[in-house]
Amino acid sequence: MKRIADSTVRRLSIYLRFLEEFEERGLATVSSDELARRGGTTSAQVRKDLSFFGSFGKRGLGYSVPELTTALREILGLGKEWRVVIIGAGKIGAALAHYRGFRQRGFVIGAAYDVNPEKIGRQLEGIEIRDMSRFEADIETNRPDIAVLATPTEHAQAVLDRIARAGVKAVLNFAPAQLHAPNDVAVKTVNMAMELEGLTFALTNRE
Amino acid sequence: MKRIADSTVRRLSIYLRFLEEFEERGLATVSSDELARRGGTTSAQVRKDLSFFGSFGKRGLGYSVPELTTALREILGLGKEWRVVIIGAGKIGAALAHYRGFRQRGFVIGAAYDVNPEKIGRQLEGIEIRDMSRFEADIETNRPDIAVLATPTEHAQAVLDRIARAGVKAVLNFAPAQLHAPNDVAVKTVNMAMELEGLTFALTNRE
DNA sequence: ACTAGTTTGTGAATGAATTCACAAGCTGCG
DNA sequence: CGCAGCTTGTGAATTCATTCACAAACTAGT
Repeated sequence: MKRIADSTVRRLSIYLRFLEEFEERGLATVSSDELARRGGTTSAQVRKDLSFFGSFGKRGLGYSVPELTTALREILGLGKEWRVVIIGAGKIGAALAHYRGFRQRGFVIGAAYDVNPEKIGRQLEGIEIRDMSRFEADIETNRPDIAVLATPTEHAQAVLDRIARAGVKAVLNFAPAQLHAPNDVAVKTVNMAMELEGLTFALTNRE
Repeated sequence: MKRIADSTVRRLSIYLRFLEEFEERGLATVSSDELARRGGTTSAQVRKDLSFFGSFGKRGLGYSVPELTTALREILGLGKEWRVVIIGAGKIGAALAHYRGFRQRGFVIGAAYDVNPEKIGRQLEGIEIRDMSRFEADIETNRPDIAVLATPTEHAQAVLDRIARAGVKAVLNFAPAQLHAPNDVAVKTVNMAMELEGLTFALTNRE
């Protein structure tokens, strides 16, 4: 398959959100123009994005909302349940355990891990906090698809190495660090500091 | 000034983080190659990024760590204190109030706002939670530079409109929604759901 | 002072993403 | 059926971002 740009995938994600909204409201069809208006892009962009994966619309009519919703879910890999583990039961880890959007989209949090004996054994929103030393052994039996990395920044790379060695192929990283992983491990970083600096840059360098 | 790509600004942010680390370790100079290796990019990219803003290095030697650190701080607008307000004192708002990286980078959280009477009047890590109805009046006196939008998704656009009308020019949005704002208001969105879907896409469509 | 060894800064070349523009296909109506 | 009115799908054109490649500038060693 031809390589798909990151920006395209992000937009598909946006389109899907609108489609779900439309579906709830019972709308039957939607045009690329409508999706573009909502998503802050252009209709040509919407059509091009979709064209990488096939041909989903009807000329003169637009896209069937339920059909396109299903297609996008399929493309984005949301058709199945994904097993997630959270590593680091601090503030961020806790906030994530609470986050309802996870479940809604088919993500099932199996366990959380920490090294702090105070925390081990407790629960985080019904999720058991386990000793990080058991991580590798646990994985043997309950192979997670995605690891959420929510440890302090200084340990992030070491933990990522451990995650990768254990065979987990996707990591969502919340540490504000540039991490390096093998090619077959997908890493996405959510970095608030970086976004904030994007804002201060914009505020400082307007015209 | 020539328009600077978003991707460039993000990388500057990354370089700055490494420079701060180098500075702490007392290193005097650094080469574009070293920065590139750490930042997961190429030395040409580093030099090109910096070249948009001037000429900071010495041929044959590299960049003076303290000088480049200062220059990047200046470029990213981190030379001053920024006044921040948090809107929405839920899980995310609370996590943000706790976040130490804020203060470290010169961001001062002045207040948090909520509409829930249970929460109004309480404190969030030393920050007062105020009634959202006072938002506009407060702004008159204590003009914030940045508003952090941490309300439920369904109210995000309405609150953003209110923020923009009140004259705040930068918003960090945590609601998983595509928001629309006037051109002179910079909006950055931190959207975990989107990153997660980037991962499931990668897991689903490898090769 | 010269040479060997580095590393920057930047036009030019390449590559990637977006936008344009229009033929092709669908619907509904007279 | 045939025409008017839409809207898709997609090559081609354009714009934007990254990489190449090399002259210029610096250091250190002799």
